[in-house]
Amino acid sequence: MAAAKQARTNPRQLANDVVDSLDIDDLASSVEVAGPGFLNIRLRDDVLGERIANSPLIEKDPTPLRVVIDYSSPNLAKEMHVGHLRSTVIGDAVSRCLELIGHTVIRQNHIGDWGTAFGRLIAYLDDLDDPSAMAAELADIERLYVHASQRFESDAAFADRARSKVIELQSKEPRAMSRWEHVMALAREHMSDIYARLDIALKPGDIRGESAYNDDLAPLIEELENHEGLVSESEGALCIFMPQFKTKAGDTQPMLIRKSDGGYLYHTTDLAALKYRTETLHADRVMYFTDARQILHFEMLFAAARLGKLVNENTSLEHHHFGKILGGDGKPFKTRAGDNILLRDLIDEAIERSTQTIETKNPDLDADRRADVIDAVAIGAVKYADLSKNRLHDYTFDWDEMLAFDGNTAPYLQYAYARISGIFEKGEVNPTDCKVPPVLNTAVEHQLAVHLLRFQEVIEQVATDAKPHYLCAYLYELTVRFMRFYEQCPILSETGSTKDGRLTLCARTGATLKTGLATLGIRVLTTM
RNA sequence: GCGCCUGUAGCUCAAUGGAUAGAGCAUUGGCCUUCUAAGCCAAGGGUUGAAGGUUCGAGUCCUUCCAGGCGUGCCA
Repeated sequence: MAAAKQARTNPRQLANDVVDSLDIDDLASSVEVAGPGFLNIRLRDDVLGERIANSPLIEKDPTPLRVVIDYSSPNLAKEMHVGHLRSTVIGDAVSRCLELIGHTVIRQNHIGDWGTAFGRLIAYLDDLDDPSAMAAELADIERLYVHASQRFESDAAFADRARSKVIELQSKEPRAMSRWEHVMALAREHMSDIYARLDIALKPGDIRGESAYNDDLAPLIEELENHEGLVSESEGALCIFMPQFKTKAGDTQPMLIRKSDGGYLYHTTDLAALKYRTETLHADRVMYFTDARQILHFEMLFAAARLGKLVNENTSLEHHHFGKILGGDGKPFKTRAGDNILLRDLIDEAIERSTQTIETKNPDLDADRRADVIDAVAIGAVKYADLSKNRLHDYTFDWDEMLAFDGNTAPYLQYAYARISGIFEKGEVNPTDCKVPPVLNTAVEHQLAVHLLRFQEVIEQVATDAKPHYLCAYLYELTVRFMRFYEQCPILSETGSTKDGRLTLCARTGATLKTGLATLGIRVLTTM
């Protein structure tokens, strides 16, 4: 119908012409025109069956790209909280998806490890004479942050010392740097622990924080100033004015790259990072996962980077933003006191709730498998709840919903996988040995087979649009179709090619579920 | 003020300009001597915030309005 629009002809007539000239008897058992001009092609069962048995799950992209993915990137002056969850989980899933189809993914954890907040932490530690008091503060970075912030608000002399610590850091004063290293080691340890618990693929080697670009900022400003008319001074600050960004009065809105006091801003650091990603990492595509409040920042960043020739013309610069996580009241998800919910507390609660559910639903579970099941269900539920929604919208965080075993949830998909595993265990069959094409003589088998073969296109769609919920919707629909098949079609009690073919369907479904969930960063279970 | 985003079933969410706007939860009613009932099947539930417009075709694109959120020069 899109073709008909281009050709300005009647879509139904064009569809009829296509059917008449089509010769695909070797693939399709019937082709017919429906509605305003749809082509309904029914694939031959023998063709479907052959592909289920023998085609690869995923074919790699013939033109692999170097993709830099900037995600998670927490500010480490304080502990990771629920505000970091979406970037971390969504960026991780998209990274795995791009790797799955053969792209070279370079993860960049652009952590906040520099700036005013660290001046406060260091000044606070300096004020503590007692080594044991200092050790106690360092054992809990969140507490250190809260204490330092409170002091900063209430004590003007302290605030001045905190500001001077920032200057000391910038000039690499050894004592301040040593304290900073100390705090960062602690913060990185905390971050790694959260990633491990959430099963996030980010590793220490992926960290390249704001501080990594410190020495690049002054030369970068010089480089930009060499572009005629790009950089100008206004009210003591260095700015880039771009006519497409207007203020209320119709003036051009500036992008500040150096403050009037000589300090740099996140615009500057991000420009330096883009230069690094182009020149050193040789990125074909740069993807950012941050919340929607930064839309304007990235529009300016990309426009300025192009004007300043910091990136290649054909480098794709993409800001993939997302909405907020809301509590049940429609307001941002916070504690009752109004504080950010820490990720370690969120994970603890997920484990607690998962434990309760598993104990009720399956009290007979083997003790040695129990902890593993509880963990996979808890973490899978939290991640899937986020990934299964269109990231552009806000979403409501609901424990009961995400941990339910029915509906579009991780536990439902994990349960399907456990059922499949049960078949192979009971039948004493190795799924990788299943090569007999299924016959597909029932409607549910045909529908399962058709859906199985769409995995590739869904993965490609996620890689293009950076929207993991397409994959979730696909896997959920796959599971629904499998469950129908499972209810209606006996497997192990059958014999011959019917049994073997149905085992092939189970094997392919299991492999698709396992790979699909792994792409989302979620584990499958052989027993639940 | 200006800019961006959002508004779909009682609730939580889908719908990539296409067919009768779909799922789950909740509600009601079925299905376990048979591979995990943590499951499956069925029923009811809609003026897609409002009004115009473009199109063979609009939840989707355009205009205006309503409601909410976010951003809008020295934080990130």
